Amino acid sequence: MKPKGITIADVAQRAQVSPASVSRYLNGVEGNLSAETAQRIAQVIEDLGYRPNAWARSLKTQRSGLIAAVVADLSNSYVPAVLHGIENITNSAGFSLLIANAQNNPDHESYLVERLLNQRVEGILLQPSSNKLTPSLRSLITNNIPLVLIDRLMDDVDDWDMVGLDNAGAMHLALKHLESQGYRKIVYVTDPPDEVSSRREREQTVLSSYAQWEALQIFVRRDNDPSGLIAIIDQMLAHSNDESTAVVCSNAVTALYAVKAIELCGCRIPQDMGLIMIDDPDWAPFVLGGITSVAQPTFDLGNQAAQLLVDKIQQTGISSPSHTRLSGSLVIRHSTINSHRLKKE
Amino acid sequence: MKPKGITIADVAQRAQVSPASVSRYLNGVEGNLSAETAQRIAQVIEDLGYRPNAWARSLKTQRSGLIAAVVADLSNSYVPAVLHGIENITNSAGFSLLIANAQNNPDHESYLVERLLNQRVEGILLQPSSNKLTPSLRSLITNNIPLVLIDRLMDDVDDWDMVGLDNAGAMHLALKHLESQGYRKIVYVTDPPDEVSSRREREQTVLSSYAQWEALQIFVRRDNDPSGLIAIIDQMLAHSNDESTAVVCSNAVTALYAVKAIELCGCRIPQDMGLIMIDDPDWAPFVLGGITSVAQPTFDLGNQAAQLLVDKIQQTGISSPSHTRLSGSLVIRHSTINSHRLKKE
DNA sequence: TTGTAGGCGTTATCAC
DNA sequence: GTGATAACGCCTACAA
Repeated sequence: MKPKGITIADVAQRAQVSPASVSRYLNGVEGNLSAETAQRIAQVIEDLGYRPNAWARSLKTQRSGLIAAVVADLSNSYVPAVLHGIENITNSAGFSLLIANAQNNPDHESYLVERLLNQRVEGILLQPSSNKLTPSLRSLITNNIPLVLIDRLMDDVDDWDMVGLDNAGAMHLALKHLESQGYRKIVYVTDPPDEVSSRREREQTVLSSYAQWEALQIFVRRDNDPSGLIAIIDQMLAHSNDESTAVVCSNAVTALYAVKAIELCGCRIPQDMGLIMIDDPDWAPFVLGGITSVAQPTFDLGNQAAQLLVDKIQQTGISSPSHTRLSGSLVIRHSTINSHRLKKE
Repeated sequence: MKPKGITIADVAQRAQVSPASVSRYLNGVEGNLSAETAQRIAQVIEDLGYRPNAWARSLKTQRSGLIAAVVADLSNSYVPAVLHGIENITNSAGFSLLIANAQNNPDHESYLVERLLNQRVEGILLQPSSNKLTPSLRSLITNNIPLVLIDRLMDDVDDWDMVGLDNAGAMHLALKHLESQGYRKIVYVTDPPDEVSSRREREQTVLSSYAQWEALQIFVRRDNDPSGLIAIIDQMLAHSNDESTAVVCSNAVTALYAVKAIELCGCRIPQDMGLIMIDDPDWAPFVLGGITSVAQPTFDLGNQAAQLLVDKIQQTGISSPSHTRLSGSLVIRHSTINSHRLKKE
């Protein structure tokens, strides 16, 4: 019943050669095959629809040709954008890329890593779902399989390579822009920062700019109910009617949440308040007349991370761990036009 | 130098048992292992950090435990949403899901399928990048590996399973809504429909409603330059100042394109024109005051497709091919409030 | 240039 | 209950 996979032996027999020759043909070994036999083998392979069994091959060669990307949340548009940059490199380096989605769940991440290790992937690109070192991740070290972190660092591990945004720089860009636009009061909206290093870095930068503002509020979004943020916005605006308040969002997801709150409290952008976010999703130009943002170099991020990993896989020597930080770029739109400042001037 | 992977033999030796027993332990074979030896084996596995080699195992068992999802474009938010539904099923069925992104490129899709076949995936979920049957896809048939199409059908193949949106129904939902709102002229914006069945189906439905409108224009977006669409909108509006025109977008991507054009020609939504789209991305409530849409049951789509594939893999018998069509649901927002109609009443 | 044979790590069929 | 042992499909010295 079962077609019983066609093997190299079948090809050999049909082509009147030895399995070794077929193997040589498949692997394109240099000057070891007469053009005529090569031709005959090619023909038989075509006829039989033979395809090499990657398992058997890997078993022998100890190489899988597999690289895995484990991401925290595939539905955050930042992630596919980075993956795009990754695919470019891995493909041209001859690897297959396995994409695995941890769905922001460290347990599921562990499960995925576990399976990927069993698949003997040759390297892993990891956007960790949390900064805690799980046993599975620890076994990445003991098995010393090449690894590059994306976007986020881990606690208690400082010798892992990482490629990510220069969060402090990006946030400074945003804050400086706000200040130059005449904003004096800030509401910072973030996802829970405790377990994600990039969130902490962004929050830290906001906090350290404390002295520069007349008021600074941090709002941590724990669900999708906008009432908490609405209260804060109302309160900020109640104390000042001078258009000097701006909302800063840690990423595109929190920004959409903030927009909901802003609309619900009848607040107009930019007349009543400014708005800026990290990340530049495709909808940024079209919400609230255009939201000013700090765009991440997503393609480059993916590129560099993947390139680093491929290098680590291919070079035998041990390189010192590197943390690469790429710069964001400010995209000024309608949401941070402060007419109050213009009037003052 | 190389740590030389730990094998089942290493474990056996250290635990003073035979490799066979270790294997039995790993596979949880029923009543064939004394509690004591099991305990000892478990300990050694823990100590050595042994992990089974999936290649060797697959080679022997002829099972990889791998399912692949080949998607056309990971950056279209519809896709991660469907994948989410897929992951649920594949995980609980004990398979690992490989996600591969064809980037809308049939050649790249072929390349990916080719590699996946070599990896001996047990089944494939395919959102085809085009409706043409490439040689690689053809070999899916000859190797008769289970396959389920997602979202799109292929030309010249009618015996493949498929799970997708009821495109005609969804479009009818949209058109009926527009009509009930008093719109009488339609501009339909679509990506090139020739090579993608779902686009054709949607366009076809629009075309077949021809008699129902005072005017009907089809605009095919071939790049991101909005000038072509702007011209059409201007022309439509010039001929009628009665707020009876609506723009219908084939999906979220064309919708964002249309929004750009609409803004550039200074057209107000919904005062000057209505707007509706298929797909309901997370930004839909916040663009132009909220865009009315027909939401796809993305999670269910993924779920059912994956379930169908898993069934096909696990059941030996041959089932007749099924085409499952799920219904969209209308989400009414601000962009289709026709004040003209209200005035008339 | 081509063929032979052994082994990669695992499972499964036998015996014991 | 447990232990040898023969495959699984391929690659690669080593021979010829």
